[in-house]
Amino acid sequence: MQAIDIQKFKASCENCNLAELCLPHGLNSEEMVKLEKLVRQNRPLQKGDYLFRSGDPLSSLYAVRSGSIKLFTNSDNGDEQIIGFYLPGEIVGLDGFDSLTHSCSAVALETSSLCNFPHTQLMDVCKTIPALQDQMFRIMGREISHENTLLLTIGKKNAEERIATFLISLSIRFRQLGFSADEFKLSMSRQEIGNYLGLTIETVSRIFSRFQKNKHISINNKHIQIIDRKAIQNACGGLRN
Amino acid sequence: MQAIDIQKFKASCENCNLAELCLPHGLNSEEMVKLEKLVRQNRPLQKGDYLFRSGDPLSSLYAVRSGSIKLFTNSDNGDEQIIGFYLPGEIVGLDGFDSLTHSCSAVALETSSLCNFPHTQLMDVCKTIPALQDQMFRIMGREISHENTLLLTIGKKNAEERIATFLISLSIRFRQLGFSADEFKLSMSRQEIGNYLGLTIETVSRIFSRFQKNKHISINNKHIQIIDRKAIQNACGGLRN
DNA sequence: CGCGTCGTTGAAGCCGCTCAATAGATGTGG
DNA sequence: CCACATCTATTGAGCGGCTTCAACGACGCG
Repeated sequence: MQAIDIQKFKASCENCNLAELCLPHGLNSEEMVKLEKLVRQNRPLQKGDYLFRSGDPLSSLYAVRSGSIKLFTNSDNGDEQIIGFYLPGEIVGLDGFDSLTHSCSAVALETSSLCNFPHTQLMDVCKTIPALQDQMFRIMGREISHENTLLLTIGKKNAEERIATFLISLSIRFRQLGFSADEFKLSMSRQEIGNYLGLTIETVSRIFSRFQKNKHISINNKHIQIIDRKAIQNACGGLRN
Repeated sequence: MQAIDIQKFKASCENCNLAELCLPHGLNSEEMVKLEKLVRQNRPLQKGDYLFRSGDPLSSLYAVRSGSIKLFTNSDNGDEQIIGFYLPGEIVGLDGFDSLTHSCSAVALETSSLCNFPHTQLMDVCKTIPALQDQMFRIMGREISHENTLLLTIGKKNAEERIATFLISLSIRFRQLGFSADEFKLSMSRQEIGNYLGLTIETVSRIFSRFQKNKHISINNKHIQIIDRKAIQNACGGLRN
């Protein structure tokens, strides 16, 4: 009884099936023990719960364990730009590494559990574990690469290409997680997809309908199935997912 | 004679007036000596010279010493998206930190000199100088923040707001460098400004003309003067530069 | 001077946005 | 379990901001 409760809050990186994608990647088991000492697991977030808000001091880095998180900036006049959707194994909280204050907000798109790495402690451990430092740089580099791709998508592609690129990107990430690459649930609304891609909700809806009419996908609410993967890939318009 | 030649290739971070903005920020003089041991200065790049190309293995990080660099991704079908323009004190080469291969290309916009930090050596020194590791994380965080801002600009602002935001951003950075905030030279072409902001060259030109007609700026070729700073700031449309 | 590149300006067209109406999904309380 | 309210998604019609196409002007360089 007691043991079960403790396990809920004490994370084990070594036994985690996401370890290879996550912070512990490249660490030996002795180093992993050091990392496990500082990681904490809070209670799961419910849909709509904030992980942090723009302006909050940077306290932790978060690894998604299950569920999904959206990250977005908000400008002074109220409108927001979604920067990314984070799936299990991915790291949230890298915004605000320059000013030690979050410049973005993060919200759960569905019930989600996360691992919590307190920032100052993590920085300290980084200084004693070279492989962890390397992995941190790799993860930040990945974040930069992802934003480069998104910039290319928003800046140079038309609506159809953006949606296709978005679907392929999700598909690849689900496959990496061991899920089906061709059939999955969209945890974000049309509104959020549109915001992310610099489109309106109506345009997103229309293009989903068009893809469906052309037998490229089958979409029912949030459930989507990629029927003609080649077609979607061709519709990306010279990509780099 | 000999001494002068050596100085051309041996950089001194301690005497560099950009040190506070650059990699050495936060280092004591003993640590700075360590960093100076690995930094190299190659001969200046001429306008149009490549610093590196997409697909090149990551060999170094570069700090701009004088001049300016443009960084851009290229998609498979040929078109490119400019990710950023780098001014003195800023760091180029953070793309490709995940795959150890550059995903972007970098080109000099004018005659530019750079400091060259070999990647593997830099990573090693990072492991022995905690303050340098901190600064590296800060710099990568800054890159991420910059791209967040650019995403918001391209995804949510109209053409006029994008140009205004671009001008204010440049202005602030020139002031930080000790130059005039209200009068400077654009080292990039209209084409490149448009590419960066997701606009066509014609739209850029038209909006510069409009701003000039409204007495917000005075622009002559690449020479620009901000006359009514308030007006330009208001035209940013809820910013965050 | 002649050529090529870059920038400016105008006119027309189109893609995605705005506005609006409806349908569908979800949740709540009686 | 149904009635009702609310939020989300779909679809259509019309508009508008930016792009496209085109012509011309301004430099810079051989």
